[in-house]
Amino acid sequence: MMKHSKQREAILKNLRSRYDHPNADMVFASIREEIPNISLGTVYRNLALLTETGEILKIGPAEDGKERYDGHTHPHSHFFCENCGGIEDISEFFNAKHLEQELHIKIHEANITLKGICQACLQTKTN
Amino acid sequence: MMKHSKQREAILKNLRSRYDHPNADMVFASIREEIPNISLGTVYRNLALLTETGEILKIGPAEDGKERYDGHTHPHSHFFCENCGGIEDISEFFNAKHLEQELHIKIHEANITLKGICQACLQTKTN
DNA sequence: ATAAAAACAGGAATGATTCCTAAGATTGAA
DNA sequence: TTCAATCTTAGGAATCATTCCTGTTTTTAT
Repeated sequence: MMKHSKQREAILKNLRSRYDHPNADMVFASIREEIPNISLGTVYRNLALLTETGEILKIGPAEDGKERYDGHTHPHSHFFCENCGGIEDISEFFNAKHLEQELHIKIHEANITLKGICQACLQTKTN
Repeated sequence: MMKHSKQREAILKNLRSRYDHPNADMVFASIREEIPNISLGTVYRNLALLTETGEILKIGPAEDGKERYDGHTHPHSHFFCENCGGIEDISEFFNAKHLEQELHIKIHEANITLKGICQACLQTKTN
């Protein structure tokens, strides 16, 4: 059973208030202003917990190799700038050519990643 | 200027001959049978070089957090099994519902990641 | 053949993330 | 409103994929 904690609440509130897709360190820095002696381990543990419960999203590592987190869980995609490392939200439904024109960006690569359970695993009903 | 090397050639040949999307260690283990004293650092360096030249693809880290490599560079997507950690190739054009039926898999999550240059960076012509 | 440029093997260093432990909260029941 | 079971935390150590370093070996253009 999950107990209430001031730290976890602050982390969730922080992620819901920002749109910059921060990594663990950035969240840590923010929360510190409010809870000065919070530890980095606590931030990591709660980011993992909140991801498990679906309250936040973990969006694959950016150019710098660090995981990013998103407090907004409605279906949408992400645009990673290969130059500055920034991440922008993209509407769930889009057309790459239209996007380039509308957002004035240059798309080099479009990746689709599906996650789920493969045929072999479904048959051995290990899930 | 890139010089020829037996090691790099072996790594490229190995990646082109397999379809299991190996990580660096798996490539290292394979190449070792052929070049017993190759070093892991050499494998990493050449995987990076081959990725830069576009001869192979680096496909985002799998469930275990390790980077995977793909020697087949035609446009296609990937399916990550959340149970066994396996990775399957998916046709470039697909429909999630059709895929589930055709491949007998269960899709839990579909992620689209775009990479390129953002508006701000295009304007400062830093690229 | 030879010298500059690349690449290599082996091992040390890096750094994001995870793990460990003793101490501090939270909660349901008495 | 106390108690004990159970979570959670702070702080720091440990992990481990990947990168970096260094002295040596290959490659290649001349």
